[in-house]
Amino acid sequence: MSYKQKIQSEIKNAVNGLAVEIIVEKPRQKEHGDAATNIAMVLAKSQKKNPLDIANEIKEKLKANTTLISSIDIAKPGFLNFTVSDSALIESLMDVYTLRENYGYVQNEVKEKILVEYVSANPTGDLHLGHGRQAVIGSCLVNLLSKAGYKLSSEFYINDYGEQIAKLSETSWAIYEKSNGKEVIWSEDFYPEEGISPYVKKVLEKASLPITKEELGEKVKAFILESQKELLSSCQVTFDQWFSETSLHKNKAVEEVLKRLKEKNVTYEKEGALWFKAEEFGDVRDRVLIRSDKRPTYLLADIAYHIDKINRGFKKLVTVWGADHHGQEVSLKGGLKALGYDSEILEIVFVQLVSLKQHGQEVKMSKRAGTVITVDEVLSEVGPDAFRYFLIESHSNNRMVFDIDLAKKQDKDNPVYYIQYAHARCCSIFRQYKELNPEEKFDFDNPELLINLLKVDKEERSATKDLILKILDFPEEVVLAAKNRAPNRIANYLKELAGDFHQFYTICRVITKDPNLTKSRLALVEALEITISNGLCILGITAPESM
RNA sequence: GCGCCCGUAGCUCAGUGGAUAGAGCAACCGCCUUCUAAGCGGUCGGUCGGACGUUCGAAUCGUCUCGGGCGCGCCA
Repeated sequence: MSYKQKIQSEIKNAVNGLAVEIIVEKPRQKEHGDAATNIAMVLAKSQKKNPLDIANEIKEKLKANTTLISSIDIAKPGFLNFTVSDSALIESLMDVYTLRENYGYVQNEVKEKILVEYVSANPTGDLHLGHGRQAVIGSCLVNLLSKAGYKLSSEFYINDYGEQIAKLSETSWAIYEKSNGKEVIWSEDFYPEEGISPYVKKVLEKASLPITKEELGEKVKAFILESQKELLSSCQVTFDQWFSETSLHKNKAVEEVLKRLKEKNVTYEKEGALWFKAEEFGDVRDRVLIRSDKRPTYLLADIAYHIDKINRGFKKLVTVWGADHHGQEVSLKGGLKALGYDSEILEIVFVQLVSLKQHGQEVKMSKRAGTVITVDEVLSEVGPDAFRYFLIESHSNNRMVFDIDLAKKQDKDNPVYYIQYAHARCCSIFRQYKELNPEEKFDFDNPELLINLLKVDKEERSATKDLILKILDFPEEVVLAAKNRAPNRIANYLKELAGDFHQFYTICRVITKDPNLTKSRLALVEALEITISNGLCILGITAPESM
């Protein structure tokens, strides 16, 4: 139990369960102590009392507990500000050593099964940076939610059916014909030649000739899919399942859903097509399910796909989509509702688009203007760690500008190094200590020893305490980030944590002539190393031992 | 026109309804004979787009408004 939770339960006792919710938070200002609560102001109204009086009453009841709280102050409108005792602080820190590689993660709490679906790009070309952002955010969400106690599964929905694939096949064939010296009429509907051509070439190198249009299309599709898989896994983006859209058509799942929708009377025919009464479910217009040429739409297959997910026993479906797809949300949920499913179990995380900054100029990504930046291009220049960090750093709801020149820099301007460097510094200190004391065993994590951390001069004590408090924030940070589906919070937290450490490092020498102080500081460094490494693990970024 | 997202320092962005809004970059000034200077300290920089409202308290919640991005296909 954290010191905040302990204080919270003390307050609960003090107010005899009067309040609905007791909020204990770390104040922004240091002068306001280590923990604060607004409970007196919350209670003031219902109790018809002055908040300062209520605060005083609570203070009187709590001040006896000196093992937990060393002082209580009451401030302006009615805040109660607590200073936690050194021993309680050290006691909280012991969690880090007992939990180690599980520190910060939710323990022994089995929550529901969640399926996270993300990227789900068409196998019709290179992944662009927008996909890259979705890939990184999705994979971090998977890590984060699983560390927050959920049972996780991840999935890539392969859009290997329909119009885009037909286009791919036509484009590939045209490229092939052209390479054989035939005159080809290049349709405007084709994919850009330079995007597909390299794939076609590679396929043809291995393929046995002659080849039919269908065979070529299939092979190019499979090859592109394989390339995407490899590329994604090279930056720690992996999936438990690769789910083929085509399979839903083959196993009649799409047909079955259509039948059920018809039975529910939410469809009608118009202009030779079959429509879904999406407007009845809040959509801006009705949507086509079966085109006039009898081919099913993406929407129909997507409804079938989500029903398949539900049938597999998932209680929560998190889907990561590019923001340009937000218009599809209502119709998909409408389809599920129409068939009696609880559409609330589907939660879509929209990732805003990425624009680019190059040579100080912002450029919109556009296929036509030739300013599409691929995952491959950036990843090969900056490496997986910086790639992931850049794309996870800002909230998915925010449009982000990817500064290519900065990402390519690979020097100290690159923020990921700030965090990694903190970890490397920890490791370096341990290397030094081991060299000096080859026989020493590292079992410094006992409270009697650790209390030495805080028995130092004012400046050192302040830097040390800041670092301890920040380390202790980690578990709450994980829970909050998971709850808000905001893995970027972890990146932010780690930046602050690294900052507190760099400051500590500058002020406090770890290896000193005082053996007890040295050992206690080594233990703190170890706690930090564990915390950074567990945080980076959520982000899928390596924690280097030296840099 | 309607819907979704965003608007915070010159730039890129943090910021679970709390107290004096924070980083990084850029600019300027300092700090390496001791654990990695990929670091630390300092200066400069803000009517949190605007208005009104809810609240003891609003960058955060609500309404309106202005600005930007995206969407409103028998494409996905």
